[in-house]
Amino acid sequence: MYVVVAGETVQPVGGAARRPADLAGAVGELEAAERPRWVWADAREAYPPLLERGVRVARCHDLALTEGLLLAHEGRYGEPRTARAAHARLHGLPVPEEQPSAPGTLFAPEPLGAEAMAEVLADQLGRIAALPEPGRFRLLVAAESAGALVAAEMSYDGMPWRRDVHDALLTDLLGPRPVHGMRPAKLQALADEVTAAFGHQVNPDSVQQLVKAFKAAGVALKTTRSWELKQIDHPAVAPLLAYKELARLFSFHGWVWADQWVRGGRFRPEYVVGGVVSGRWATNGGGALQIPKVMRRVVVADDGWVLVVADAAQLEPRVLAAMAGDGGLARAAGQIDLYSALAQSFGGERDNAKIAMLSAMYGGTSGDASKLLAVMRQRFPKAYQFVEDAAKAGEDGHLVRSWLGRTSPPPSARWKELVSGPEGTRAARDRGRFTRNFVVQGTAAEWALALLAVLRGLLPEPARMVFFQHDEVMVHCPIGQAEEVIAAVSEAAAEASRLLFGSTPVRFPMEAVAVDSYADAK
DNA sequence: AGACTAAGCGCC
DNA sequence: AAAGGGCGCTTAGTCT
Repeated sequence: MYVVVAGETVQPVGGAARRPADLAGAVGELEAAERPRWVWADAREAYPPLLERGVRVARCHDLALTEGLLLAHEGRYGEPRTARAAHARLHGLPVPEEQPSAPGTLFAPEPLGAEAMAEVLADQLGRIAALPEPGRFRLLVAAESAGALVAAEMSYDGMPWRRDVHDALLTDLLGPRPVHGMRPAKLQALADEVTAAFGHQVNPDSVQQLVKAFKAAGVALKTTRSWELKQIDHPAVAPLLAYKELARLFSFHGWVWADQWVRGGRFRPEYVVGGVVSGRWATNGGGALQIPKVMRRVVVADDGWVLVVADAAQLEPRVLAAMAGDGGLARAAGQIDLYSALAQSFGGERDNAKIAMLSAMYGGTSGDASKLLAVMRQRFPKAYQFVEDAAKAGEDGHLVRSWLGRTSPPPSARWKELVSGPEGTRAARDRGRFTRNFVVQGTAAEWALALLAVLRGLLPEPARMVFFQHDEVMVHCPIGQAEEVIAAVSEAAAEASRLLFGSTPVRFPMEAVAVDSYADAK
């Protein structure tokens, strides 16, 4: 059963609209009684108020996310995907632009009515049914919508973040918190060392100044990337490298960041479901997906609780093995360490197997890649051909799709121009690498979404998912639930694999550990 | 002064 | 040794 939530109105599809005095309460009651699939224009706006009231739901259909998936599949990538825009298109009305502004802004338009939303839903279900693989796409829509629920819940619950530990770490590395606009003492000392090494004032944050200063010292640099700096012999290099590393911590994840993003001992980033074209999530502020490893020790479970941290091992090559139906690769992917299982095909070298697989999935060409790819082509022809086909499609300007049907953006007008010009080959190859990777990364993202959706349903109260990063998930739960949660993770991984690929020899190991601090997970 | 891009580097 | 996919975020520096 689908039940539309439009503003303060609740309306079962085909039933009568109600305007309950207590919307959250009514949703909670209906959820307990019927477990319907809730339909909303955008979970980012509809769900947080329910969470505030302690109401959680099992399933939903997010009209905006679904519209985005459908538009892309239809080759209409970039058209506005809000429920309102979808409704306007249905009726030949002017299509409103997507509002980039945050929910709750002053000029937010009136919410779409329940009848209009039901029309959009019916239209979307019809378009899905007409697809060549409707079953897969339905799974994609369900997983994407479940992702929207998980994302809102994770933002609401937040990841444990100990400000005292964070402050101690920063103070240890940088010196005490400086007054606004100043560098911390240790950072300033390193900047001074750089200046001393050059014999004149140089701002280590300025690429221009650095290149100029090195040039004057007789060192020609193309860039100031740290790997390039490491190659040169000059007294400024050591303090500069140290400065770069610490400056990043200070400005990205320092005290100012914590003031803005950590509240009540929780870090609450805003996740953007499907924010990456491949289907990966992005974040909007907070840099949640780029937390430096050195900061993981700041993530500590509450007293009496633990963090269950789980990551999918070698997810992308396993996904490729399952998609391509490559028997040899699938057999290797039946092992816990896929690369070790492949090693004998690559002269006994695990590293070579890894380079071959990564080059195949990313389009790498350097070093030994071409030699190793030739081995891969011979040993694992179907897997090799699968990514080659995706690359060829991209080079030819075609669309590619993930396993469940997420579709790549079409080539831009700029690309079409470029590809017929003198730099055409380069442009074509760049897009080929993108589409080559898209099919693998996109399907890996689908597997991860399915995992989240299933795991969410298996977790016992009061365990909570508190972090998700592409192929890694963190659950915060009482110590006594650790074993149950760990078991739930591997069950969810198996179920995600079954949902996407049915019966396959490929295994998707998801090993979970219960730790007190994130830093102890690996 | 604000909007923009490029460089650089963190994560997967 | 330093290339190949996807991002977000900050500072410098430039443009308007």
